[in-house]
This record gives sequence, structure tokens and C-alpha cells, in this order.
Amino acid sequence: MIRHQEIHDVVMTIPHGRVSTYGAVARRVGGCTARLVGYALSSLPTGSRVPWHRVVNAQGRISLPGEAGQRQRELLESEGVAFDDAGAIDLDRHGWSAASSQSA
DNA sequence: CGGCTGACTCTGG
DNA sequence: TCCAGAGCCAGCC
Repeated sequence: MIRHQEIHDVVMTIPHGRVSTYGAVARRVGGCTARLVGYALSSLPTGSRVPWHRVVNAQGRISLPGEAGQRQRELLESEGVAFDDAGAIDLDRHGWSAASSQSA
């Protein structure tokens, strides 16, 4: 049975300066779908150690509406993540992968 | 206890 | 490029 806790744990494994997608995290959890990841992040309490800001949609764009979305972009830029003219992140560049976590 | 909504992703037109 | 439908878990009223 998948739990939000499992998703939180995977998100916490995202290294600094890297970003991941809902679908990617879902696959890493296994037997989980992208929606559950989104729901899990939505369930994150304020002040949680989960780098939720390092999680974006498959398009490399921020799906988080409202002010939080703006802050997410700031946090990513603060970590060295670059955004595209369309406000999208180069997943090919900052996209995190368990195999890429060793070196760029 | 019952029903609803919510930070996704993929496919077809 | 935009719209719609399906699959999933948890918190909330």
C-alpha cells in the first residue's frame, strides 16, 4: 500500500540543485501515480523537511498556483536551477535521476 | 460514516 | 494549443 510518507521520503532524496517531476517520483516510489505525488505534496505540512519545491510537473513547469508557486521558483533559482523563457526548467539539465545523482 | 476535492500524466481530436 | 476522460490516496466537512 502506498502512502504519502513514501512519496515524501523519495522527494527528500532529491539532491540540492536538482529537480524532479511528479511522474518521476511516482515511478521511484513504485506502484504510485503522478497524482498521488501531487496530493502527497499538497498534504505537506508547513516547515516540513521535504524539498517540495524541487518537484515540478512533466513539462518542467511549476503547477503550484498562488504565491507558493512564485516562492518555489525563487527557491529553485536560489539553488542554481535555471528557468526557460517559458518559465520552464531544463529537465535535461537539472532533471534529477538516480543515475545522474552521481555526477552531471 | 459518506462524499468531495486536490501541486499530475497520457492520449486523441 | 486547448479540452476531456481515466487512474489513484488522503484530508476535510
